[in-house]
Amino acid sequence: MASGGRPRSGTRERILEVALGLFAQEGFTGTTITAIERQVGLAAGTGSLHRHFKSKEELLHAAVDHEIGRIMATAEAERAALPVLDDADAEAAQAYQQAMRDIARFDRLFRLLLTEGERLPQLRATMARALAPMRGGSESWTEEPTVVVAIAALGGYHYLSVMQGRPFEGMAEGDFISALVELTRRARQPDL
Amino acid sequence: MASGGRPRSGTRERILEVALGLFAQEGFTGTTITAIERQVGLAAGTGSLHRHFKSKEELLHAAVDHEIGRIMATAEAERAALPVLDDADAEAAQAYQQAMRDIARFDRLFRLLLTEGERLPQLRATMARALAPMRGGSESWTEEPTVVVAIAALGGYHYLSVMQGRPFEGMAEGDFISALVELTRRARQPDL
DNA sequence: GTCTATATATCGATAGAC
DNA sequence: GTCTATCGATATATAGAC
Repeated sequence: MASGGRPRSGTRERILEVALGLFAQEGFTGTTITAIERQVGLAAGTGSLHRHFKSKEELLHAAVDHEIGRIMATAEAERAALPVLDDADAEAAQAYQQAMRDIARFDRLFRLLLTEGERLPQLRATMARALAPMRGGSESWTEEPTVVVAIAALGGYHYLSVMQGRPFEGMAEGDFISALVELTRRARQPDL
Repeated sequence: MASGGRPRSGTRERILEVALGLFAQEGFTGTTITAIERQVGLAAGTGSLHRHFKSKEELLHAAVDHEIGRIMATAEAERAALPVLDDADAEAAQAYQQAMRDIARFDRLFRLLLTEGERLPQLRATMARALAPMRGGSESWTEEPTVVVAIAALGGYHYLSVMQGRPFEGMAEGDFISALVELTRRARQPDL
């Protein structure tokens, strides 16, 4: 599905990467094709970009698809490389760290979703599907409400840190995860 | 500071309210003055709005200031009206609900911050100051890491719900708060 | 305080030379 | 595959009539 015989240049992928960054930061309307061309290295103000994408709208969807593919690939690879730990707390801390990385990876898409949600109706569902592996195997929250709360805490730490422009309440990520491990210990070991 | 003798009409305030809603939803650049005029009830496409604000940029800052004032006022009033409960769990649930309302109230400003952060350098600090009362009286997270985790969880529930377009993981807000109360019970009662 | 008309700038997109 | 030139649409903002 990737290369069906299109001439090589790399420009197309650079456009996709630059465009998503600008779309997430400045919004769709706030991003000018001129700015994308300039940052990619093409002559600014000319229609050079239109040789690769028919319209700005088509570029948006292509950039989103590209980002989703990039996220899924790296997340999957990272997850496969995780060691198996025998200590329960260490295992939980590792899982929380991995979930935090997953959430951070969705940052640009989440920003896009906030302002361009109507323009990207499928993005919501796709993101939910991609985030599913973060949960264990439970199908409903009623099985493990603690897992839901823990993921929410990690997401909140991330977004509130963005909001404050520094680690949330000055609490380093490692300290936050440690506190979360501590707080969920009993719920993770229902027998104690 | 409010009215220094400006002629009454109410139009100015309606503009501020409409503008902030559009800025948060469509972004600053994505919002046209024409759209604001139309939604306010002025003739669209004319410069009628410029009788109230010199420029779009000035309108943005005025709308943000107006929203902050509105949030602080309602939050303060709500907080003062809270009953004093003797049950510890009920007290915690009430505090969590109030914090959730505060977070939701900041939704529009948070969205603006994500896309227009550079344009609004003071907004970050102002929001942090306004959110301070959410915490109890503790000055550093080291005193009560559980409080920080709880607030993060509430924030995460809110933003992840926005992201999924429905209650996060299908878990109703009441159920989420109950789970959080349950999870933080021991930490809130260090003596047990 | 609102509307008409308009100035000025910029954006998205197309056609064609190289 | 990139650049030049340009069209058409739209945006912010101003000046003046009512």
